[in-house]
Amino acid sequence: MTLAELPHISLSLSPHGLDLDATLASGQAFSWNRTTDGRWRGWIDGRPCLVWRHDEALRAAGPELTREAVVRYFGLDLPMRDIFASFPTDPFLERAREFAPGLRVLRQDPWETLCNFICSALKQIVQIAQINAELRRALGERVEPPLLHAYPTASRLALASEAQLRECKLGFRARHLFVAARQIAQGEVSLEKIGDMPTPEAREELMRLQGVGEKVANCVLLFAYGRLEAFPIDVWVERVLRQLYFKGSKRVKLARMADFSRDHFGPYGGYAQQFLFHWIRNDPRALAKEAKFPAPPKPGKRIRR
DNA sequence: ACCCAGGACTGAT
DNA sequence: ATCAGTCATGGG
Repeated sequence: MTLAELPHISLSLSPHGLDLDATLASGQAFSWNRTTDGRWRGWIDGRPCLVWRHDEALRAAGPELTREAVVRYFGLDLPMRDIFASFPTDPFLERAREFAPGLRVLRQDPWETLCNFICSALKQIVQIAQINAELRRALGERVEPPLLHAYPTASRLALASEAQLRECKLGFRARHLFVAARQIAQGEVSLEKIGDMPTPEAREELMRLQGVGEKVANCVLLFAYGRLEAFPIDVWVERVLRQLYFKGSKRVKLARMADFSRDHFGPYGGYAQQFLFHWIRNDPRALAKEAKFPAPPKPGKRIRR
């Protein structure tokens, strides 16, 4: 029995669509693989599944996979029209959206997302995916029938040795992941409770975990908890902000860029961030010197509160 | 050989 | 509060 032989779920997509290739390979999820026939093999809420586009619908197949889980994972319940309407007039963001209109922000499992981004420090996206696969293979529970490895639980990682984690190509991140797993396994931090907290408190709570700073916390808030206001600033987004939005200004602090991003991009800023991130990494013309943009937005003065 | 990667932590100011 | 040094590993 293969995933493709299971009965599939079919969901009609809004006119805004869904670009699986852009979405599943845009550095927010790390356990999806593109099959030779253009479908995607991966996991939704800890269950293996296969997803693909069929005309104007999204199809998904997997044991115990529900419509609700797929809708929630891909954010098909989100008011995309309102989200896009909330964006500022911004030639860079408009260009980024034109580059991949169907790019979407996912709502993934908090634990795996937390681990992925603890492992993301100074790693390229392909390497984060490699680490994810290594951890599954070495420590993950086998799932039948597709004969795959689930992502290891917190208690399983806490039970492993740090040396075992290092064998998964984690490098200096092995200690971070090991300690964080123990913190979760022992209930020092509850990923369930974080889901009920206001975003600022949730961020503080996540940052109590080893290996979780502001950036990783924002990634988990955005890509797992659906906090669309969370605005992760990694080296790529920092590059966009410096070269396009703070053009000409030298020595701009990270904190000021974070303040600007919150004020400029608004309550769904994290969504804007993902468009910018994907654009800047994949469109060679994005940061080209000859690229011309009309009326670039100005950062303006720092807003005090 | 050299630089970079979806950074966080530590210790010195 | 801010800032440089340091932390493994693989790809280009």
